[in-house]
Amino acid sequence: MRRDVFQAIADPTRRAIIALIALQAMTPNAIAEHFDSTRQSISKHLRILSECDLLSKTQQGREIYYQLQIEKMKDIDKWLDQFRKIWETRFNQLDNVLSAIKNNKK
Amino acid sequence: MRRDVFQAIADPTRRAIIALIALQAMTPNAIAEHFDSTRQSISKHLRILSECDLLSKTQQGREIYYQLQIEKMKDIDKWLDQFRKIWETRFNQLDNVLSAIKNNKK
DNA sequence: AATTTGCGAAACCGATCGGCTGCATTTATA
DNA sequence: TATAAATGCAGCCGATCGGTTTCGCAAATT
Repeated sequence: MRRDVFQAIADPTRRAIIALIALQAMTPNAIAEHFDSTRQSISKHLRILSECDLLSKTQQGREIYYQLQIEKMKDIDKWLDQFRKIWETRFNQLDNVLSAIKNNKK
Repeated sequence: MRRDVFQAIADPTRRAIIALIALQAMTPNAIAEHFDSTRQSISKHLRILSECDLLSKTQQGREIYYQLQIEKMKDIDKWLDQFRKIWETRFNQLDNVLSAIKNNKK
């Protein structure tokens, strides 16, 4: 299934997983210990995160290390870029509304 | 209902709405013209975006102008900050996995 | 005063979500 | 070789999602 990064980070548990393994790769069991839900539930989240390439796996014997593909996080940053340009130049938000209304009245 | 910014931007239509009205406030009807779905469907999206303070309303007669609260977009930027620090300093992702495994073997 | 316009709320619907339990498989250990 | 450990998958469930149609209401227009 083709997944979307924005849909992946919508869930708070998945965001917590991302933050947890950002610095160090971890196994599903080790990750699950940090949460209240079951290991299988975490496993599902890992699958979703993997499907949109936010995570990659490295098998080591019977253990599987999941690590964050930090490059993929830049996708979100790129999307934010268009708005970053705006909030860096906009000083008075009210101008926005008023000009819109004025243009419409013409 | 208390809404979450990350859940709000998970939907592609809502992201398109955000981009559409980023520069200029618009009415629900005007926004809906840019999409295939019904006006009521767009109205639902506007409600969700409003509930997490991404949008604000300005009534003008019987028309309601929705405008993006660009400040709220910074919430996403703030969340990305923790990862931005990482991708700016990490040159070799492989180091990450290997050190994790090594630490585990101790 | 009657009609049109702009909008939101409610009710419904199939699809998906996020959690669970149970099971199968592979690898390590006793 | 038998057992334990690590993991993923399938199926179930109630809740939520995103869409639609129908309706009601207030403001503008005729």
